[in-house]
Amino acid sequence: MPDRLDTTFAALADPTRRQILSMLLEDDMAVTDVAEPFEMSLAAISKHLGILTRAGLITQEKRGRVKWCKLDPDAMKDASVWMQGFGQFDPVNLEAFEAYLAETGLDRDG
Amino acid sequence: MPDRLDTTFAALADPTRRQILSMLLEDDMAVTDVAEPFEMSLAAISKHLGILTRAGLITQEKRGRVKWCKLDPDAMKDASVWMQGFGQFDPVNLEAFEAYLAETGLDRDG
DNA sequence: GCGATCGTCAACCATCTGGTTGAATATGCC
DNA sequence: GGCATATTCAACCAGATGGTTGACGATCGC
Repeated sequence: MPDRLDTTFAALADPTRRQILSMLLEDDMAVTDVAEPFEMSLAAISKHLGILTRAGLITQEKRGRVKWCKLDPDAMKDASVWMQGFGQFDPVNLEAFEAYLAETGLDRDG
Repeated sequence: MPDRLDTTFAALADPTRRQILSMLLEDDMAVTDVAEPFEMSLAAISKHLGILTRAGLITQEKRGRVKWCKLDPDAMKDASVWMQGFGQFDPVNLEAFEAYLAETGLDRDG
């Protein structure tokens, strides 16, 4: 029986799935719309979404004939917490991001 | 050719390898000592260490006939930075975060 | 030099993974 | 009802993964 971190990290190890997660950062999406930018079959995307769902990285909810996909941050948070045991990355990276914001003036505050 | 995040997350997806990383958190270790608590062959552990090395999660240095294994936080840091975009996406400016990813070269697949 | 120790290599095996295609199941629309 | 749309299922395939064993090359200690 794979451990939760096993399935989470395995799900994150595929570039297609990471790209899907990035797309879902912007908005919830229907399966067909998720598949649109990829040069692979809808069935393949459906499998990827199943893996992301089983990993707890997204949730899927069917409304009518459309199945909506939505980020579920819990599993990623668990994995992130595990990784933080290995270093001080968290504050370091946030500082880097903040510095980037300051440098580019793209900060949400204007 | 797999992306760096591919290999990092794939390496982290195995419980044996995560346990090895945890052990190395305490101290650098020789290959034989890494293998000791596991009920599998030395060759299998050697393969796992090779995967961790190729993923940039550890470094190995041979001194005499003993090969020392040591944590290398860089790859884990990259992965952690990538994940931060998901853990805290509420307060941050998404466009800015994506631009940040693009600028740091961590977005090749997501 | 010689035997023991450290670690890898090569070949092999079963299972998992990521993709394909074609058929099947739901649902929405006229 | 009947057709189009949305999504999954089933069977299949090539290649990767995680393990085994046995042989091998280095290095240490006596």
